[in-house]
Amino acid sequence: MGIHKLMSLIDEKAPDAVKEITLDTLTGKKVAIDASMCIYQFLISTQTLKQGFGVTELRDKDGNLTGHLVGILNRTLSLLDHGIKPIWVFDGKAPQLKAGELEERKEKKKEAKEKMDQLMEEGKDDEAAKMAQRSIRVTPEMTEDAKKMLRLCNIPMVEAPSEAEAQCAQMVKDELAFATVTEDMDALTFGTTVLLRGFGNRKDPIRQITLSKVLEGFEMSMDEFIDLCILCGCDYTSSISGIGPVKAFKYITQYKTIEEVLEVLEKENTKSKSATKKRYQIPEEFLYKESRAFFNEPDVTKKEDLEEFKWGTPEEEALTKFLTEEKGFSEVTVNNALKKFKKTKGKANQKRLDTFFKMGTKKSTSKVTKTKAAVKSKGKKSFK
DNA sequence: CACGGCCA
DNA sequence: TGGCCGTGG
Repeated sequence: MGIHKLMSLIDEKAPDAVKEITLDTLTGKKVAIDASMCIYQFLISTQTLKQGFGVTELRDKDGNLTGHLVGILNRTLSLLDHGIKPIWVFDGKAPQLKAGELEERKEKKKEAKEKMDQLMEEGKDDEAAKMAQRSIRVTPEMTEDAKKMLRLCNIPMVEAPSEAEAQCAQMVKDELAFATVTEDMDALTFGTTVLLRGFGNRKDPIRQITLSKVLEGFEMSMDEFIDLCILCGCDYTSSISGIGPVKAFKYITQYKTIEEVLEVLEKENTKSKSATKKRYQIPEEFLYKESRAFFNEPDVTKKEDLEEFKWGTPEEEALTKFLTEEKGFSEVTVNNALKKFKKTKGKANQKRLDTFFKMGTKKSTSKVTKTKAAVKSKGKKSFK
């Protein structure tokens, strides 16, 4: 999932690219959130282990999972409370390149489910719980419920043509958002200038990773970085056995491209042929060129084809109806959420105004806003 | 995921 | 006061 062990490589080779921050430092900023990733995490974190009864989840009366709705609602409110404007980005059609990876995941989930059932029968509850986490599948219905809730909240939402992380990265490049919020490191490979991770654990600080500083620390160009990521192991092709993040880093540093690295590896293989078996197994279909092309030019919607983002107030009646009547939320919970929405209304703008005055003269700042707004939004103000 | 309750 | 646990949905 994502890029195998890229984070440990960054920690080691480019520690300056990582900054520990709090939510307050993001006040006034917009962030693009990888919704698919969050949904999965929320579903896991709302599972509970009941001794003797196995794993229970949050469900509505029809048995549909609802933990992701709880999570998305709470996270949205927490961000708004800090004056941060969320844009939820959903996966579209999976790219053809990912078919193999998805098939593999499906198989693993099936295995996990079978193991879980077996462990349950044996009464090994906590081991079963681990398997239950692995067997979670996000269905189209769950995604639709999440989208519906966000629409009723009047919180911006983007349906990506393909990969959500790629769409997030594009939005950050287009300056529609400050950063991509995800645990999936390939957002960096797609070129997000800033990645935020660690929103899950309340205890640990959020980590802000800056792409330019990663490249600086790695002493690599973006092209080299993409090749490094593919060698480390990405979702779009199988990788070379015998090559992990450490060797990938060494070889790309030395030889710059996968083509060159492959030549070297083949030489090394023939050298060691007589001694033992082949050291490096290059997959039959090593789709590094296709993967590289996809990282460079994924299917995304660019700024000019996106609707302007607006952070409005919830459709109170319809939202209440949906969450209480269909999704089993208590009225108290929904009312509290609505209250929080009201409390946080205008918070981002208010705090932005504070920094606006702190920053200096009106003249200089309005110049900046003007140039930004003038890019494509025909007279309409992009800020509100 | 957040919240309330319980206990050191 | 702050960490852990059960519940909610």
